[in-house]
Amino acid sequence: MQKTYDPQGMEQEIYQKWEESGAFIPKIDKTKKPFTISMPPPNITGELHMGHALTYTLPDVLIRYHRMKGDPTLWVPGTDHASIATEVKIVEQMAKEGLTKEDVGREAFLERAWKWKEVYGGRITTQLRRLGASCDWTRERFTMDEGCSKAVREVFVRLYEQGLIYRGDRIINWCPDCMTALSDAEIEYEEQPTHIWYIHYPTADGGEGVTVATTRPETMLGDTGVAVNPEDERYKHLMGKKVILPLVNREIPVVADSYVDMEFGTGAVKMTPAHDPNDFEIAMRHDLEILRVINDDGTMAIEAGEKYAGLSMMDCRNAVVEDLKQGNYLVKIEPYTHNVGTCYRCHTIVEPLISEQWFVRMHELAQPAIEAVRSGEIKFLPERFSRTYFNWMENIRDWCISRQLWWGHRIPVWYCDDCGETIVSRIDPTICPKCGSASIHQDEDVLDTWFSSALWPFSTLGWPEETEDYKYFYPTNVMATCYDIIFFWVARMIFSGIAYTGKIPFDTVFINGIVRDAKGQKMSKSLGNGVDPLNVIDKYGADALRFTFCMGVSIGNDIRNTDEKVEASRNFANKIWNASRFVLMNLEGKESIEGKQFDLADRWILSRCMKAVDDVTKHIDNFEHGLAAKRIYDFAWTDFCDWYIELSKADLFGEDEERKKTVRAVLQYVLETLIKLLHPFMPFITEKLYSLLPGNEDKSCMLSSWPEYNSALLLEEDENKMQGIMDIIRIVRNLRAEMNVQAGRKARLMLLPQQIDGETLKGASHYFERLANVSELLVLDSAFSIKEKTVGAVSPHAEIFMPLGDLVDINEEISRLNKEIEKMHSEIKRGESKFNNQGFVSKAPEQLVESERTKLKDNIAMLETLEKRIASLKE
RNA sequence: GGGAGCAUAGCUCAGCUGGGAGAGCACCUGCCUUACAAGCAGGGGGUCACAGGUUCAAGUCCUGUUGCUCCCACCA
Repeated sequence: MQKTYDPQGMEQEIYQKWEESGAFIPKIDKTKKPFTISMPPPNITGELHMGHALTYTLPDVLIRYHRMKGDPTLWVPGTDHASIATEVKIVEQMAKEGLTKEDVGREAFLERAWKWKEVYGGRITTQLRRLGASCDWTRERFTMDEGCSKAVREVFVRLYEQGLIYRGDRIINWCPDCMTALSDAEIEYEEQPTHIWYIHYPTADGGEGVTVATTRPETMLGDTGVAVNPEDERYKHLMGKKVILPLVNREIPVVADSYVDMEFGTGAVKMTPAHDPNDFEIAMRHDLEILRVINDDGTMAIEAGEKYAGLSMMDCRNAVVEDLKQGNYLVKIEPYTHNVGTCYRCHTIVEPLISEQWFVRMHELAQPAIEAVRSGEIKFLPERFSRTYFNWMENIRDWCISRQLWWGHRIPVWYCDDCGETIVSRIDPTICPKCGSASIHQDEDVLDTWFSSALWPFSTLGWPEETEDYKYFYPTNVMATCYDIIFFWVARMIFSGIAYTGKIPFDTVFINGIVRDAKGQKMSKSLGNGVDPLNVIDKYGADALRFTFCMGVSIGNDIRNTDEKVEASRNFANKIWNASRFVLMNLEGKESIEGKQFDLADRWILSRCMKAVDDVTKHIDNFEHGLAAKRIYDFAWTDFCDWYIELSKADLFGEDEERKKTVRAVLQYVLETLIKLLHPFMPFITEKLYSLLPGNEDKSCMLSSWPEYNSALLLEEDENKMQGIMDIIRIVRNLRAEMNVQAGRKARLMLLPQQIDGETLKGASHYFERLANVSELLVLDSAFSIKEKTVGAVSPHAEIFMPLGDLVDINEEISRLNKEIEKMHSEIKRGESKFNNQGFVSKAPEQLVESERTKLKDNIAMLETLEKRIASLKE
């Protein structure tokens, strides 16, 4: 074995072996309850980033844990076609060749897209393998594969038949760059500094008119009214009258609507129903004309007037403002900060406009989805995210699902060119079922990419077919994902699952945070602060990265990534590696702990080990990866390495063959247990080390069984005794350090038994010799028998004396003891204050009161001892 | 405007249902002690943001204040 752990040399090989052996494929056993997770499918647009690495590490821990527990465990992987995101990328790629979508046409474009999918979809799944994700690749799916497409089609037709999908002219968010409609969820608001313009609209009869305020003066060309609050005395005389729209000279009505806030601006709002959602609502109520003045590409339409048609919005704004100034209509301009909606993919400012699109009626679908979470059938972890969910679901608006894109699920709707019939069908029609015409054409649009993602937990298992997988593995158990897609994805999976399968798609939503950089900033392309997880894996190993993500995280919270953290995890891996190396070097074949005579240290570590098993199991059951990882780390490093391995050397390098055998058995047992506990977090190194243990040749840790909690090994009393011995060792080490005893120099130790009996202390002499550099241990009957100069200390377990010869400086020892006395005084004071408190004795739990009483008693006794020692030194 | 989170050692963060403040990194001292210097032993360092309250007992529960972060809404 190498002296230093080298992840590069083994990780990929191990993963390949797992995959080839079919280790990730669950064995369906109808007598057992399966454990299933569907993997959030990464987009085929890009590379694995740190967020992915976190999002996939956490569920892999759960998956590996359940697999070891013996549950038929399935993690379904796959990729997402990511309609708009991928299309943007392909358009960019084509632009480099000087081509546009229109140049190549739909068919050739889709061919390119499928090629893209092959390359980049494959790349990201390779990267997932590097991370160690133990998903079943034989069940890998793609949102646009045949089965998923079938599910999409089924859902669309079903919803249409139920009247829950409709087509209509509504105000939608339009990205002038991507040239498609977007759903509300796809808009990101950004605060931008701008101005607010006050424009005067005169009355037709030459009266004073009204002044409106706007952040978008160019939209005035599409104004079809002015709204004021019905209570507003200032404008009472204008209500129902008409004003003249400047530049256009159109007469537009003044309507009264309570939506208008009298306090804001001038209390009069210009109405541009075609380009503002609120104006649209008001226009509907007052029957205002709807006039679209902006084209799909963001330029001004001919309806804006010949002078402005074809101008970009900004150019038009400048022109309009200039013209208003000229005509004396511009009252004033004030600086203003405004939230503008941008496209979540390209961050172009979106244009609200009227357009004919397909929508899903959300209200009915949302109700059972809300109920499922409210009733606790589906749990959010952490719970607070259910509030976010309710807030969105309860205020949900109809979902615009059509996109003017090519890459995606084409809307399964045909129109008859002859009779105008709309045909929505599960199978492609060839003629119009109404008039028999063969002249029909399919809707040009594709569906929102989230439409297919919403079906992921069941479409990947075969739905709408009643497949074996679907029947056995659905509903799934856990949905592990980042909080940033609760709206996009989680909410939609929940209502979809309930609506189409009649079952909740999963019972637990396990939310993780995002990965930030060392400064706490979000990692992003524009900031250039992203870290490539593959680089980290190359440098430190996948185990180290995974462990860092687990250990450094509490449920739902963001995590800061730093090299130092990963390095610490790598060091831990190395520690495990070397501990194993030590154990392996000292083993002689497989040795079982059955029927062995344990001594105190053995019983201690076995007991500690059982507690670790118990705690780690509970923590994973509670999705507390952070606590579980920390627990393993502490047990492995402190209890096992720093103490037990060191203690074991006393026997391993000794003469007693029986003791050697026993210690070897214990070392092997504890190490194997530890390796198993660690496996879900650090799968590679544990797989390697497990196979090196005697008796495990060719066996897989991944497929081994989760450590069993054996309460017979839990020995509280022995644990405490050993802990006492360890305390004494620590005190001796501390004494030596404070007295500047040379590291290599051995010294004699004398112990006067207190709570630990003399026999036990004597039995531990080899531990004192080895760990406290003691040359000889003398257990005393009384302190009077000491004839030489010693330094000393007290503990509840035993009184400690060390004859250090020349090193003992009486004055120094006295001042040291005085410091101890000071400490003891404050301890006693703390204890006494508890008992001075009437309420404590009467109201605190009896057990606590009792232990405080004992502590106080011990402390008082130790104080006396210390004082006596000083007195005797002064003699 | 509504909602959420965070505030604990120089830094990054743990701290479960209230019962003597923890880890890693950094720092100081001493060690290549036959698993590991990616290591070992010892050590210093915190009025747990602030102010109230509940309680025998508050980092932990409640109320308020301040600061930072995020999400939703989108008053032109």
